[in-house]
Amino acid sequence: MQTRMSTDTNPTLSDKLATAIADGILNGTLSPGERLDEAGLAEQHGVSRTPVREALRQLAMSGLIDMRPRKGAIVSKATPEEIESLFVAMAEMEATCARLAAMSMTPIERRRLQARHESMIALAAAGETEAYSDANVAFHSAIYAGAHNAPLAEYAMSLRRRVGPFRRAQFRMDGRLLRSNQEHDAVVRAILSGDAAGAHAAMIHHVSLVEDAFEAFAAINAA
Amino acid sequence: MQTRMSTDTNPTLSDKLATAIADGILNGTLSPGERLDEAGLAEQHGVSRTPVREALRQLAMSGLIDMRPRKGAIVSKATPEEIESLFVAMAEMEATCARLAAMSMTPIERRRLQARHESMIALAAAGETEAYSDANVAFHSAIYAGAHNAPLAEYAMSLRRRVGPFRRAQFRMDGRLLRSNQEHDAVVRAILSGDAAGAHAAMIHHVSLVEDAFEAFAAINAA
DNA sequence: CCAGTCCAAATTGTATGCAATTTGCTCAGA
DNA sequence: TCTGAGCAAATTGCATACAATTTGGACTGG
Repeated sequence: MQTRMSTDTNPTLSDKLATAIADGILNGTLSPGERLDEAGLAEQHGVSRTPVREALRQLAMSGLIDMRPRKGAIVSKATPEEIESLFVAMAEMEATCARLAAMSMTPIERRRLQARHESMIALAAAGETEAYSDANVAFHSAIYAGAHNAPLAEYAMSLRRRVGPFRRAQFRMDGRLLRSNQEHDAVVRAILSGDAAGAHAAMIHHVSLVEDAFEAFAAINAA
Repeated sequence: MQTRMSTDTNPTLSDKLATAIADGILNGTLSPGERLDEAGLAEQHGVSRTPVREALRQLAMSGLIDMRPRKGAIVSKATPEEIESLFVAMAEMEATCARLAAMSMTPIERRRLQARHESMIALAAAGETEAYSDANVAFHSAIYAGAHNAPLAEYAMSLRRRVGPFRRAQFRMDGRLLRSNQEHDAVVRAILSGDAAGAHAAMIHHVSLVEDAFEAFAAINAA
């Protein structure tokens, strides 16, 4: 999310609603294609329609929902081609951040990245899927931050959120945890050694495999 | 702009206001730091505050304006560091699109890109600054489109818009037109020959020079 | 003259009401 | 049974009204 929006501790109702609705979409309470009724959401949250409308407009710009004039809003439902595009875009953004991170991470950031990575090795070995998943988000966020470029980092994160609804449970694929961790290893090594091109390549490889995993998962579910 | 928003021919008042205000920012009528008074804008456009507020929220998400809860909205005013970040981000996005374009442009798209480029050579030679500037936008847009990835293309375009207010008149720098054209030549050659890495490098080089030109320009104006 | 407090005007945030469009249902007619 | 016209209910878009917060300045005390 472009955080030129209110980040303070004085959020407006619209802002709180926007994050609440976004949460609902991300955790699956609201699924792709589902209709977002203004009056319903308003009553559900105990507010009037006005802040709901503003929140919806905000979410529409982030791509999480679709609004068509006079036809209402729905949770974004993408065609397989659009989902593919989102994954490709995310891979490119992650790779770009990794490349920049390899060039401009501070020594402290590099050490912290390595520490994170090593703690994830243990989680993967123990098969702690949920903890690994959380740590994974933090790992990637650390790389975004290491790029030292707010616009790119924000966009990378917004893409990650946006593909979220389409890749639930991906980590439950057999052996995905360990392979993910091996791929991280290549990324971390490249970043730590300042190998920009290598970091880019390793990250593209990693995220592309995640995409493959998603497609396999989608295929299973469709069957 | 993430065009999950209404693109139809049935735009809502809020949408029309959003583009109107955005135009004002892009063409300099509204300058960075300027306050955006809701009541004022409403009266000025002959509407109530409600659609104005929705438009502002939309623009805030695009990064063109800043909103702080209960403090109103202003045209985004960036520090030199933030402007630098925007230029770097734009360079990375353009380069990424160029790389993807080198890999996936169709023969027709390649021919059209070359045609565009050649017509720009004439404009540069004739010193037609304004026509060149328009053609330049079209040239870069063609490359975004050639990447065949809607999210990346949209983000690249939104970044281009976002830096717009900070780089007015850049092309009037001495000799900028001809050099820009030479850099385009390298980009086009790499794309046409399918040289992904080369296209990336050439585009980064090109856009970075634009940034340098901007900084030189800003330095002159500050003096 | 300056700092600080307090109040009024201005401005933003939210609620409510009404107009306009869409949606879905009923019901005639083939 | 199917199709389509037409009306009623539901839903969105916009305007207006009201509440809450911020802003600017007058005034007091030092």
